Amino acid sequence: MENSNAITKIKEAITRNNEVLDALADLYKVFADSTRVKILCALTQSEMCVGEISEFLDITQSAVSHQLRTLKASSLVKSQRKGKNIVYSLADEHVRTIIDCGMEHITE
Amino acid sequence: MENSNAITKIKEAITRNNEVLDALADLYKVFADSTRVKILCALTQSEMCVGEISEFLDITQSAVSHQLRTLKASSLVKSQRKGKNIVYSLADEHVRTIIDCGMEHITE
DNA sequence: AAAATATATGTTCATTTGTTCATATGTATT
DNA sequence: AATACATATGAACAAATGAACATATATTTT
Repeated sequence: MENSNAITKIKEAITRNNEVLDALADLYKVFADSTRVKILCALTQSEMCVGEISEFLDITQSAVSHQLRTLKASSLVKSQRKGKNIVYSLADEHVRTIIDCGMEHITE
Repeated sequence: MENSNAITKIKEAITRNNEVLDALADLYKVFADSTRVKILCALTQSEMCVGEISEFLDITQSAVSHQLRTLKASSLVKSQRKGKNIVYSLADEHVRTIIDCGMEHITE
């Protein structure tokens, strides 16, 4: 188990990119909850307001609002008022890509 | 906020794929910890034994072992004894893909 | 302006999670 | 076979997390 030269270089690379790897874990944390995944997955199909999400996931409006806050803080969704409602939609295409990416690992 | 037909169909799709979406969240849970991400990232460069990982991440051998257990349970890594050591490596290429996928969202 | 509707926020609580310590297991070396 | 070395496991504990409840805020409708 002597620390070979190759391993030392990898260690240095990991240390150098420490913050990026922390950020990566933080990003995945957002996807690491089935409620949030379902919200995101729904939003890949259509924009949606809070009440609609709350209804079809069958959880409190409060719970949905809290999760949307998390999603927004991670720049995964954006919101826009339309009349009485606030409509949420995906912030960009990365969400779709990340979901598809994970799906491939599941369905094999 | 009347429940339009389109929304109803999305609701049905989410409900139908409920288990898959739960599994997807579970997969991301594994990536949702910086220790595990760093282990996985290191393993994309080279196979490695427990002691080496423990040393360069500067955490207990026990902690590493526990995390490797989690990673193995999720079929993300595999292990193989080589002499005194047990060497861990990536189970397949999906890990690399998933990491790259998340990286793209971070670095933009 | 008052009432109704939609969403956000603060707090509390139960559960989950990651780490450490102590110890067990398994393999290699002498 | 005894000892040393490498890894795994169990238990305990602190920190993080997600949901619900109560309530605040904001916009629309009457």
